[in-house]
Amino acid sequence: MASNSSFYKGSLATIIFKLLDENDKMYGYEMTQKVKLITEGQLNLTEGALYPALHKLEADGLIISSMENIGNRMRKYYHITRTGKKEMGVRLNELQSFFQQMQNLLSIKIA
Amino acid sequence: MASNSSFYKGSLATIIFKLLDENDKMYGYEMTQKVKLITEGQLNLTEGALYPALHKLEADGLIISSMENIGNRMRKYYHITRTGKKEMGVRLNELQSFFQQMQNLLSIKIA
DNA sequence: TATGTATGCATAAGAAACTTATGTATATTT
DNA sequence: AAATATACATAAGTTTCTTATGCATACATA
Repeated sequence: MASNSSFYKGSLATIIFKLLDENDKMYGYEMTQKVKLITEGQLNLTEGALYPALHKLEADGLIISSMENIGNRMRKYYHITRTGKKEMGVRLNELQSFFQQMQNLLSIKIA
Repeated sequence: MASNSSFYKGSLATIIFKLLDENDKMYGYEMTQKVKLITEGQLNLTEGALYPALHKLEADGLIISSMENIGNRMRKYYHITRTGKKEMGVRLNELQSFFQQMQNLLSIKIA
């Protein structure tokens, strides 16, 4: 993630989980575009950050991939596993309480 | 910061700014205890993270220090500078919009 | 009384996550 | 034809954090 803000450690994985949980299957490049769209260009999920993260999550069994041939191009689709969904729940709770604590410390009002 | 959560990059500095803005003067160890208190032990501001951060902020002219002798012990009090207050404003805005974007991405409800 | 815990500073080695740069290749737009 | 978009990937370097360690005083407790 670039764009004046690096991610809170661990939140990149959480975002990947969430995207895959909502979309059933997605490929890397698609994720970068989706994040750009949702955040109106404010968060820039770089490929240099994303691909290694995807590889690690797959190595840990939290997501799996399958190749699909689109036209003459190759796409590597990712899917979240059952273990991944469990992990997502944990991560979301952690992030939520982290944000809550930051709000306590900084008196930031969100939403 | 330990305790199952590392900070979002830059938020440690922002917390320091906020503490110094609210308390006029504080020393390092006091900050670690204050954060522990406010977050009910959930965020652990480690000295290994704090002291280097304080030194960097002082080198950048965003905070200044003054030594005080308490009993037989030495305390290094920090104060926020005018430049530091300006920087704090910028950082708080950045964090706020970052949290907003994370909420959009993760559908987390805060507060 | 000595032993551990709390207070208070500091640095350093290593790990983790990210940025930036680069590389390859096809497809589409200008 | 050339530039941009799509789509993957890796690697060097930076930043930031964790964990470990060190020094020193104060206080509590066994």
